[in-house]
Amino acid sequence: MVRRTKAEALQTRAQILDAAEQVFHRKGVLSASLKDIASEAGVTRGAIYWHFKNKHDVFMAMVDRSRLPFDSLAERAEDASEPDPLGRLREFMVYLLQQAVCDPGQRRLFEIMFQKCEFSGENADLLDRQRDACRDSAGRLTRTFANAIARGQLPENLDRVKSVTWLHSQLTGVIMNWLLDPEVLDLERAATDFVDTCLFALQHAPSLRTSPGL
Amino acid sequence: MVRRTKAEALQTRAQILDAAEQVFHRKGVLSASLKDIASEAGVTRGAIYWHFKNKHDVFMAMVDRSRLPFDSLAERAEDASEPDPLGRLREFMVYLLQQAVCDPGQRRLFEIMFQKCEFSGENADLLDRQRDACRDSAGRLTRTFANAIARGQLPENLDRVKSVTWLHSQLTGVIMNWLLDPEVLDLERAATDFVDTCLFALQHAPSLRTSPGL
DNA sequence: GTATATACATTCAGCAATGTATGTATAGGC
DNA sequence: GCCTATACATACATTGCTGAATGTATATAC
Repeated sequence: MVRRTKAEALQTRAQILDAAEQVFHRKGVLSASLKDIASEAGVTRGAIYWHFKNKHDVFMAMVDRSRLPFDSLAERAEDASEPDPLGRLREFMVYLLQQAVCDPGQRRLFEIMFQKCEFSGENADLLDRQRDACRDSAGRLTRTFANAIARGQLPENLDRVKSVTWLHSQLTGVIMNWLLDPEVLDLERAATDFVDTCLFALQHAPSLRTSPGL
Repeated sequence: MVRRTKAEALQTRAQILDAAEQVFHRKGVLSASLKDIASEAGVTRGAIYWHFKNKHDVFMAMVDRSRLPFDSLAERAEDASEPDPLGRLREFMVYLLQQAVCDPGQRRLFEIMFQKCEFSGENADLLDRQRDACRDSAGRLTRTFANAIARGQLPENLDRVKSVTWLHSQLTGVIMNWLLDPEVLDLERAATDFVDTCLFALQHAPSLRTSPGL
């Protein structure tokens, strides 16, 4: 009920973020009140206002906390010395999809961002950050593609912008669609087939080449 | 300021829905207040409460109003007597994507549903309806696929569930991704290539077949 | 050992939105 | 020409949340 040590304070902060994740997921970001989060975390609103500026600040902290373990895998794929960039890319995409299914925290995060969040008002800047993150990963994909082309794993005249956008859309689409209706398909099993279908199209579809006349 | 004729009342109702669409798009569904909508429509909250039960009722009416003109195109594609079901499907998909780009009202609708709406509390049933609509179109796609297979436009051993899900995911993913960052790609031009890439994969990718060993 | 900053809990004022109740003038049936 | 339901506008009471102010007990620096 009173002054805690620094370690305990950090734990309180983490508790608040955990509680926020639960409440945001249950009631939606805007519908959730700080009172909800406080009681879920077993503290009072005072504690939240001590650690954070307001609800938006809590939300941002929650989003920032989830810096995904994807980075390492993605980085290996875009390493120019990697002999099998397409293989790494495949690994990464399959891992991402399966993580969305198997890791409840990851899935909750996706559901919050896709279904429980209004990108307006204060949250509008979150859309900008999403866009930035999207461009980041698009950049990574572009570099990975360049390596794959250099190693003969993808055709020379692949239209980079079109292909990257297409692949990226596919990933987000699959996740979003599965979140909407998880019952119709066992995504964990289908993940590899989905990814392979995409890679197949990248390798062979004429509609993703530049100057399709060639 | 006073009693209107029935026709005028209907127009008032339409004005309210138009205003709601604008305000929802600008501020988000939950952040928008009935006061906002009323002043945008040039009426008072009293008028809104006359025509609708509450904000959720307004939102639902707005969603229902947008029964898309897609149906006719989609229906032709699933007609068993259609000699070129894949062609009709292609037409439909391209039309859908280009409509998202060119028709501002359609685009606004997509942006509201994808970015400006929290599916929680009262809106939770909207998620169910989305899921139903999703299964509807999946059913349509399945029938269209069956016709295409019967006409030799798609391989016999195509895995229906997997393919339908994959194609559907692709569509929503492309729209969602483009809405997030419209600048990176001219979707109106790229639409046909995207669709053709999908159809190519359906026709040739081994990872979408059943018993891939065959 | 004391002082002060820390880590919260508690209390309070204020607003903004909602829903309802009431007012009111006309359209349309008779 | 009257009456009543209609199509709103206006006024009001209630509610729930926020943010800040204040209270308080301890960890920790010195």
